[in-house]
Amino acid sequence: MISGLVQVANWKALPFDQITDNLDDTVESLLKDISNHVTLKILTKQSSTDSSSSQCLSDLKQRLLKAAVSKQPHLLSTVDNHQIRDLIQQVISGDDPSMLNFDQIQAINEWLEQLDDSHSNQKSPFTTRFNQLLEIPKLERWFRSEQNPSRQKLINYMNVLNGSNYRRHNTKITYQQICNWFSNQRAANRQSTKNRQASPLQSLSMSQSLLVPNVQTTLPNDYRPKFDFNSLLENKQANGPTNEEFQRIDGGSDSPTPNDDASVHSVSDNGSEQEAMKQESTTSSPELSLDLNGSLASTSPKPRPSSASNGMSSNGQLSQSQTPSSTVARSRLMFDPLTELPVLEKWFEENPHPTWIQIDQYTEALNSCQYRQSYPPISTHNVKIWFKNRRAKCKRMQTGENVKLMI
DNA sequence: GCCTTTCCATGGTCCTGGCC
DNA sequence: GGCCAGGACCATGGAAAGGC
Repeated sequence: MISGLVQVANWKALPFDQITDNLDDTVESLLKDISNHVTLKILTKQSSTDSSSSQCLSDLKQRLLKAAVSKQPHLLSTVDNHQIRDLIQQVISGDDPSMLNFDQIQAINEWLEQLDDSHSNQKSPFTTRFNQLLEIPKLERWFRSEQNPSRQKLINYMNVLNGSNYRRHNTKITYQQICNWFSNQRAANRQSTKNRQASPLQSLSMSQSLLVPNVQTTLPNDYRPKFDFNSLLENKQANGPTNEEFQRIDGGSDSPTPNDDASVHSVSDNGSEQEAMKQESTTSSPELSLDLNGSLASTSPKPRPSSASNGMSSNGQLSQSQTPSSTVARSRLMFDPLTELPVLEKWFEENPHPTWIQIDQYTEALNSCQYRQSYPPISTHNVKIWFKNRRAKCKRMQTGENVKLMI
């Protein structure tokens, strides 16, 4: 039950029934021209039922507090002030203090904030893990289908995983985590490629082990299946791809489509993965699959599409559906930190804005180094970009210095 | 040139298995 | 059970590359 009081400026507040006989009147209709000066006070009165439920809630809170402190008695020891500690103990025991002054309330609040801070400062031991039985197989399947999926695909995958029953009751996967997983999976792939190059015998045995038909066994909860896609691919190359794969490859383009967005919101528990896989089937391209194999073979940069070739629309701009960068893994050249970077740094010191002729000379000089003989050659574009990024870094550092000086 | 995106090496944490 | 090495997994920071 609610009763209202109407107060005009600092005048005495009056209940509605003392102002008007018609309780259906609104405040505005009663006080039309002085409505700007009106303060409406609403007091709530608890009914008997509210009162008993409130009592229950209060008891419950008290018991929870008591349980918390009995489980972690050291919490109370963090209270410096003895009087405040006594007060808190009184509250816990149900023996509520009749009156608390402002300082006491403030002291208790400060203690609670302190507890809250120390709790939030603790590094959470919880780290999100993908479910080994429900999620990892899906991720691996997606990864096998495409190592460098587009952003839209990753979002779709995230939604598929988050739409599952398992994720409904657990922490949701973020886009960053999906990115990380694919990124780390690629790293693991590279690593295993290196290892196999280092020990061919071992790789042979691993490949052979993959030929062994899967045996259904009972898996422990913490089972972590390992999967060597390189070996699998080699195996497939030797045996020829399966029909299923070619069916997928025969699909359309890899670019994000309006359907991408639609499927993001339409995933359901049962059909979610199928939706995603269906989408894959319409978005993988033959170029991608070839690139997948190629990228496993080496870390060398893949030829960048020239403006005169693929993906150019008639007006000279890359259309969204043909943008190679959205689907093909971006190649990345690494300068040797021991031999090349020092030289580049030296050149940068001499002239941060080299001319095209200088860039040509630098490129040639770097490519003639012994280190480069066993790695993909550097292009003038690489050198140009390096100087560009280096200038940006220099500027960032200078700005940082200035900020420090100002502080 | 600036801002953003993408890639990758690396580090931290957790888990497992072997050894004592 | 305790310790330790190694692997698996995830997050992060720096740098290369893209877009405007």
